[in-house]
Amino acid sequence: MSDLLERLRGRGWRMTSQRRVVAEVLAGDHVHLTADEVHALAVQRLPEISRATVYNALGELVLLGEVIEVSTDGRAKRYDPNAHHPHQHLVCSQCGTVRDVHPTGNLLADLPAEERFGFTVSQVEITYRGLCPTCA
Amino acid sequence: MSDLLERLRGRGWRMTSQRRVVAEVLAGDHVHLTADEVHALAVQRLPEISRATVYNALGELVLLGEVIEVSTDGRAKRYDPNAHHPHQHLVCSQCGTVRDVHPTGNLLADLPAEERFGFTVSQVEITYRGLCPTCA
DNA sequence: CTAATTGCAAAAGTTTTGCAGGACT
DNA sequence: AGTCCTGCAAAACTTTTGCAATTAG
Repeated sequence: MSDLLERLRGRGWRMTSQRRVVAEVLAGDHVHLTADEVHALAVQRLPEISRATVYNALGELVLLGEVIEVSTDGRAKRYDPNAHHPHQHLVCSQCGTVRDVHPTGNLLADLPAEERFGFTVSQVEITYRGLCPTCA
Repeated sequence: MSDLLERLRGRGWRMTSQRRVVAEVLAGDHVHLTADEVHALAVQRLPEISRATVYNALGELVLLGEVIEVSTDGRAKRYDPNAHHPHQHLVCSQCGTVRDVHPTGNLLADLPAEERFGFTVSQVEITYRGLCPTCA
């Protein structure tokens, strides 16, 4: 299993069967599910779970910094539980599939102060776009 | 004005009054409008233009590579006509505002072949996220 | 016990679609 | 003339919301 659940418990996240199922479904590597996919999987384990609850849980996990929201420019956002291992995304422009890729040594993408226009930069996101083997 | 219209004409893009208005509204630097904003501005010049037509035009401009689609993780996608000047985006996580920022000399974000998993990478996108001066 | 969470169902926001009529080249 | 484009209105999708009932701590 993943330590996602343990981390959440440790952080005092009020645990309910619904939330547990959402966290379980999400746990793992290379997981990039849409809210609807999370709901579909959750329903298999807990038939009465509602979409609204899934959205609530996902929103909180993002707020807590335990899950990353990935916009694939396609339709729905995807949720990535791999928040504690810095990585980038490789996104298929055709089907929206996402793959994690890892920092490759010399990765320089800092934004100098004079280019920040008063913004507080808290995150740098690098996305590689192209076609996956299946769509190419 | 911008040369966006000229480029489009040169590429044989069938020109109609609606398309012209969309291209005109979009032209300029630091423009990052949502489809709805484009429609609102277009209506001022051409009252009967429909949302569907705006979406059609925007979709084609993106296909043509003349406009870039920016997902702000917020609600609607934004459209950036500055496609011929390589740049990155600074996005406010709160209000969705987008600012263009420019390559800062040493920007290394290439993905080595062994990290491509069979994908054909055609674009590297760097987004800085944080809070804009107003939201901070 | 108390405050937080859930489910439902309806609404809101964004984008797409089908098709008849109209416009561009 | 022929093909492509437009407008309308409805539908499809994704996400949010309000509120009564339920549940965790």
